[in-house]
Amino acid sequence: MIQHLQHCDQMIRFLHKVAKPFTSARQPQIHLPKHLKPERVNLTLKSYLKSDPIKTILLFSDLLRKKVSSVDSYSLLYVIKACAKKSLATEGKQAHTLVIKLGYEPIIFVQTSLIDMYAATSNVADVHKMFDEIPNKNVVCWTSLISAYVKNEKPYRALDIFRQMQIFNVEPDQVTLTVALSACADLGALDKGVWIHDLIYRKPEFSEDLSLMNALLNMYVKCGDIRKAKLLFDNIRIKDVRSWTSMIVGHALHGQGEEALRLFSALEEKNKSRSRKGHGTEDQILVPNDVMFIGVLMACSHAGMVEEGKRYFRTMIEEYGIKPRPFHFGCMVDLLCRRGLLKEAYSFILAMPIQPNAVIWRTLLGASGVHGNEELGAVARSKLRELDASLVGDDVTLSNIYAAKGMWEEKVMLRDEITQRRTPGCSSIEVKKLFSSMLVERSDYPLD
DNA sequence: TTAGGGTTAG
Repeated sequence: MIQHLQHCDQMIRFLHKVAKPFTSARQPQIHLPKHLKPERVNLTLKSYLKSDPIKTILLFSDLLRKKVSSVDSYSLLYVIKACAKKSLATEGKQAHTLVIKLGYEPIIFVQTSLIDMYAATSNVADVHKMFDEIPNKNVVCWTSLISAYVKNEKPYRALDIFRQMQIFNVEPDQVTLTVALSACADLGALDKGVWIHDLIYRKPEFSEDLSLMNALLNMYVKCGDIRKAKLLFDNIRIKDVRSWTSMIVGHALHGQGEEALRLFSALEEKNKSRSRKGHGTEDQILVPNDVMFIGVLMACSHAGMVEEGKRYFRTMIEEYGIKPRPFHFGCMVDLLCRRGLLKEAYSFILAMPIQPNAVIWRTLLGASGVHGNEELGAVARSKLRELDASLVGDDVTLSNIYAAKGMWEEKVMLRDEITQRRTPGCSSIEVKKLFSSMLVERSDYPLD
């Protein structure tokens, strides 16, 4: 029934053209040095950590097998960091066991790295165990713990730890505030974010920290204060790609798509003039990256600019050599769906060089509801069931599409099916504790 | 030589 959708649109042809190099990438062979001078061991482990963390781990186990005596706490530290970078839970645990065996446990650098490793492998229980075992916790230990909760999508807990840290009279530094602002952004906790902004304001040297300024900018964007965000953005003297990205995303999220694209063009213009003039340290070319293009595509999507979106998608690949990720494909599907171009969106999904994920199918399902296309709605829902049969929410969406179209027989059949499959639900209410305007339904929010 | 940081479709 949907053969007629397989029309050869220009965009689809483009996707077919670019798909090949993305799907045929081959893994390079890993070569390790056969002999290493003892004084080169840690230097080599450290350099691999930057270029290919897996090689750090492989070289380390090779050294252990050969019983190389120059392996020490520094070597293990690099291995722990490599495990964190690649989210390797088993290897991380093995490294921790070696730390205990070799007696490196009291070293605070090793302890904080272990916190970070457990955070990166989503093992929050062991994060806290590690933290509790440190006798003299400094600001880095506290920040690692806060960061662990932010990384594991528990921003409320992160802010709670941030508060506890101050009760224990540990002074937060720039890194702590950066992480705490990230938690505020995730929660939409503007009042707490403004409070942190005040702390930054009182320490002029903090305003020189670009990571911190970017975190502050992102907090204002996510908490909906776009005016403050723009004011801050204009006041950041030397911006980087992340500053520009946050601001572009900010405009896009607040229905100011054209402003977002104007900002992107301004960056491209600045880059052109910088390359003409030559550039010093303060005037570097800021090459747009994959995340910035997500902001640009979001802006097109929110402003309904389909042709511009397609053009930017091509520019990203052809001019900037960026390989599109699921996020980019998702933005393109969203762009087409919002304008009601459902058939084109479906053809686009089928032509994608990667497997469409649940978000992409759900975008099509949602748009099918908005634009009353029960046929594509049913296709999207069946794809979603293939991905996760336990969820009934998508069936409810489709049943509502049937109801809106007056297709009562189909609706009743689907509802009966849902009743047989569904598991009991539960709901919760929140009693405000920390924020006066917090509208959250979060797993880390205390229910006691 | 050693620890903790910011941008990402619905």
